[in-house]
Amino acid sequence: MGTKGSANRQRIVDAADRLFYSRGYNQTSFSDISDETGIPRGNFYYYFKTKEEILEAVVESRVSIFRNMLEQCEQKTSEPRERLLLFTALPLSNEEQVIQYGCPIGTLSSELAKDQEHELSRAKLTVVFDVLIDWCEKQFCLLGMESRAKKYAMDLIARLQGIVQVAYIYNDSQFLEQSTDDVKNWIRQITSN
Amino acid sequence: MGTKGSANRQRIVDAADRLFYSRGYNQTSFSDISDETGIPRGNFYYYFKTKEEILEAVVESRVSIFRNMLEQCEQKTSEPRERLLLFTALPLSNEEQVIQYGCPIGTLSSELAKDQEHELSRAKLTVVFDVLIDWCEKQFCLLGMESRAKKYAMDLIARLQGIVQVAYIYNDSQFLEQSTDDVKNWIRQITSN
DNA sequence: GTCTATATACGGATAGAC
DNA sequence: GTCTATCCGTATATAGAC
Repeated sequence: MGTKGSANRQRIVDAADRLFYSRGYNQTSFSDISDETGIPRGNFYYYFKTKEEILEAVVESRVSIFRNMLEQCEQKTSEPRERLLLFTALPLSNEEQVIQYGCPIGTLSSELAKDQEHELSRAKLTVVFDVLIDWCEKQFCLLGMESRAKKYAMDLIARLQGIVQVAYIYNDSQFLEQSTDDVKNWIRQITSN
Repeated sequence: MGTKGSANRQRIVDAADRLFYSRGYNQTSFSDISDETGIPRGNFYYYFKTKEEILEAVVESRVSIFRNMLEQCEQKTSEPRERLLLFTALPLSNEEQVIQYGCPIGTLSSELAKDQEHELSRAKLTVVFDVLIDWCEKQFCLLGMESRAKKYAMDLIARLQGIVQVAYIYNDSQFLEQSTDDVKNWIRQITSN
């Protein structure tokens, strides 16, 4: 019914999403997606003209997934500070995957930024980061920290990216948990004035 | 003379190093390396049995590059605190490249960790991080902070990774510079006791 | 040691039957 | 809408002349 109806189309996007995450975009072939879904290779071209179109659909999917996560943070509490603490803990809610495959946005962005051909897709990818940063910025603004809100939002994203990256490379969930707590304390500190 | 003599071999490694950095490992073909060096494709197999062997040589090369950088930090000052501040500023010394291609260790590690086939190479990659973390840990120990040295060293690496990652994705050199200063202040703070 | 020609496999993409 | 067969380019890797 939706604008992008068709159950098969969705199955392709879901499988591609998982595979792009676990193997990377360039290392995922149509055969891989075919194997996962049972849908034959040639059939993909009925739904998507190119591989890059599948990528775009996957990115859209991830955007809405993160939008949902942010909405849930908002619904759990109206306190901006508490929301930021919930946000900080998000990597922990998918800990095993994060340890194994890294950040679903960060690793893909990093991979795509290397291709000059996919600059369009790259622009789309930063949109996911934009959504996160804008949301964090908004919370800081609600706390009356307008002047530093943007910088703090970017700092928060950067700190989480770094933590996830190190935890991923070393397969170190202990570091992920400990450092997440550190970031929470940092948030409590800068919002305590 | 060296264990890995041959000027041609070195030219291949150097070209591969640059290409793996700017395009990524999987997106770099033998033809690309051939175009850059003028050495015909088939000739590579005289020096390396597989593409993965080239990768190993590139990783070795990067390890020694970073070892040199650390040595220079040590030679410039004997004060561990100053050394850590110099270390923190390292991304700025290759700012344009970092903005364009990200961290030479981080992006490659992230890419290779997605392939399960290259787990050997992956292990080698963490060695580069080990070198950096061990060196930072040593400096913190020299400052009498043995109990927290390892954690602080990992925190420092994670913070730099995050900053570089965000600066890379957004092509934001201003953020890189500003945040590097923030990290320096953080170091001054934790070492001021 | 250096280079050309080629083997072999797999990638994305197309054509067209059903 | 679904599926098979296939084109075409490019990838790594090999064989073998020079």
